[in-house]
Amino acid sequence: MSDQITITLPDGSKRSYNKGATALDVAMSISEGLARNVLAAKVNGEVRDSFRPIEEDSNLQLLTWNDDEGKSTMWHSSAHLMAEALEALYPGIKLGIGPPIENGFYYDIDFNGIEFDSDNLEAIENKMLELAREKNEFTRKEISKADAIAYYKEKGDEYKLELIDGLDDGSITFYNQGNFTDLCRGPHIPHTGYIKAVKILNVAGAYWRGDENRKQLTRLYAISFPKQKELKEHLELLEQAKLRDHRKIGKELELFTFSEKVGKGLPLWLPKGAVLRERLENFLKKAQLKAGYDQVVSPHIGGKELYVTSGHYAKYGEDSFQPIHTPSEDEEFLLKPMNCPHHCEIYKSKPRSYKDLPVRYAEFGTVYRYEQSGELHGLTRVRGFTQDDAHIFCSQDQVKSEFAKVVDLVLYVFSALGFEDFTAQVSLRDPNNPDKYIGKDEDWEKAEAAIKEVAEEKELNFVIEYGEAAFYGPKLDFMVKDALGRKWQLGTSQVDYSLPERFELEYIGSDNKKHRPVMIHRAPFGSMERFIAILIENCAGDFPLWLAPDQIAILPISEKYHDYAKELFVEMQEKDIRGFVDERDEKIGKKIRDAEVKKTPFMLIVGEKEAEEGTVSVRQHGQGDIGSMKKDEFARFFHNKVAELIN
RNA sequence: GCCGAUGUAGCUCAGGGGUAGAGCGUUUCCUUGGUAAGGAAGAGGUCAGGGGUUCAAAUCCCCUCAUUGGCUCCA
Repeated sequence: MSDQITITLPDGSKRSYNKGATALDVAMSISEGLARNVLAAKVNGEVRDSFRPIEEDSNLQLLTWNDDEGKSTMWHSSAHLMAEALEALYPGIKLGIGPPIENGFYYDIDFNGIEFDSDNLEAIENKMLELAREKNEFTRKEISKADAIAYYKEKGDEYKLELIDGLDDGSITFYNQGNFTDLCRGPHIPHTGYIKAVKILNVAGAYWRGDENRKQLTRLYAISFPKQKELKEHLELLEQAKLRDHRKIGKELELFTFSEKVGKGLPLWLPKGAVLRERLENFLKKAQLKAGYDQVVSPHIGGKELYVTSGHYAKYGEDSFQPIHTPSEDEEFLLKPMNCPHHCEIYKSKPRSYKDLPVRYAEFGTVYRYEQSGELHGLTRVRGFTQDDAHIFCSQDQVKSEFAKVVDLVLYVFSALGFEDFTAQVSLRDPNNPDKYIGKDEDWEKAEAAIKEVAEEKELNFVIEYGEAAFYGPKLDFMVKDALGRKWQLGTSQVDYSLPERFELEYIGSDNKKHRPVMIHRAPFGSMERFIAILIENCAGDFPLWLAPDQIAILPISEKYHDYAKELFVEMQEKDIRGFVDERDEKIGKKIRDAEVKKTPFMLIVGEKEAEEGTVSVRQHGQGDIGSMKKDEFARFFHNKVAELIN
């Protein structure tokens, strides 16, 4: 056997090394600078320590801060460093898990009764940096299960013991750096000195192993960087993100509010917010009309039996707003948590023929769900919200084409609103747990295949999640992130075999026999509340022209031109251009500033010259003065701009 | 629901055991001004609510409510 191995680099070049060479050796042979930046290595597709010897011919990719795996290795090591610092500052704590995450890392700590001062996170950061400067090497050690158990028994850490319990003997490794040893699969960076900047971002409670029946540990979220400058940039980015927060902008632009008296999680739409909402609704209504939907309307409450039939009562009855009882008759009604049972009853209002299908019922239906108080969040998680709901009743053969049309509609909506950064999630059955689902296997197979095919044909950026399907059918959800990087589901489209069954929906087929239709639930926005929240964060309050609550601000130079301004306001209103006249006794500079701050798309400045010539001096938000136009000319210009945006 | 934090004027926030402050906004007056803040005066707060400690509580302690960072949940 040769004691040489061949290493193939990503560019295809091959190099020869002594057996047992490490990725760091390889990097060093290329350049010292590269070696300094290598955080981990991908050996034959597996991410490993860059300091682990390579024993055979391999494909090797050196991972640096520019690679996601490089970052996560750094953050994983940083979690160990934080644990070391915490053990030094708070002897006697017990450790849960400490993984890297999308932006940084966390460690779950049981402070075991030791008082933890969450106001002095800086002390932990400083301790981490102090330990980092020691450039302590990370070392990897394979350890027997018995020895691992003995180590943590001695240490008295039941969390690690529980983790070890789930591992196979022979697959257990410990990593050590400085005075800290942790049960860990790795990999890690070569030494702590790579960590140059750390910031503990927040402290939160987290149940051990995500189980709400088990002990709650203290989770410290943090992030680290190889350069101080990058930390600074990251923190600035977070600050910027906070400025986009829909709760902040919603207040500033007077879009919505909450009232303790009305109740938590129950948004109140202010006039400007209501205008925005109405424009979005009209936009979708128009698109749905074209796509063959019929609008229906259903009440805000429904008899309890309706939800017993739908199955929702059994599943959610206890965790919902409780039934409303009538005073004299013994009747019970539920605030509607969904629109579909009502729509099923509309479908049933007359016999259906296969020639009627697909039937598409749309409704901006307001629903009420009892969300846990700790879950409420601005407009993204509320207890009363309006779904842009629709239910398509079709034959099994029509599922795919209907699904494709729904996806087209969602994509149209997203593109009109400038949502580019979204992912699609195809949620299918858990193959290991087929009993969880109702409906015929062959129907599921067809529906799942249809959804996947549609996702592929529409070239969606999608992931498949097994086990995420609803019990009644597979679904396709559209996910977006808010300003702070939290993921939310917006649009959704779901195939349902359950409700047609439960409500005994039927149609007469061409064979003159009764058949059961398939239902597709779909909502391109998801909910108006959540969609608008994300829209606000996406555009930072600079709404597309057609949605802006105030599209124009008419700014008279002085009181003398108020008549002309008011006349102009009426003319614009007649041309479907909405805004207001700023009649305050302020100078033009002040009026412009205020309109700019409120992000009004166009400012029409009118003074002596304009009043005489029948013109307006136009200023565009963020652009400045764009010159003078005749009134009609501005209206045409305006409507052309709108047309560019929504078609 | 759970762990942590926060709650002072419409908004953003400072203050802090001896009975409340700024800026913006708002109102009135002066000013009639041409592309991002003209000037002056005034109004506005049971310091979230309740209880306790104290001669004295907005300030310290307890409870409740709301908001908030997470966790769990999400038809």
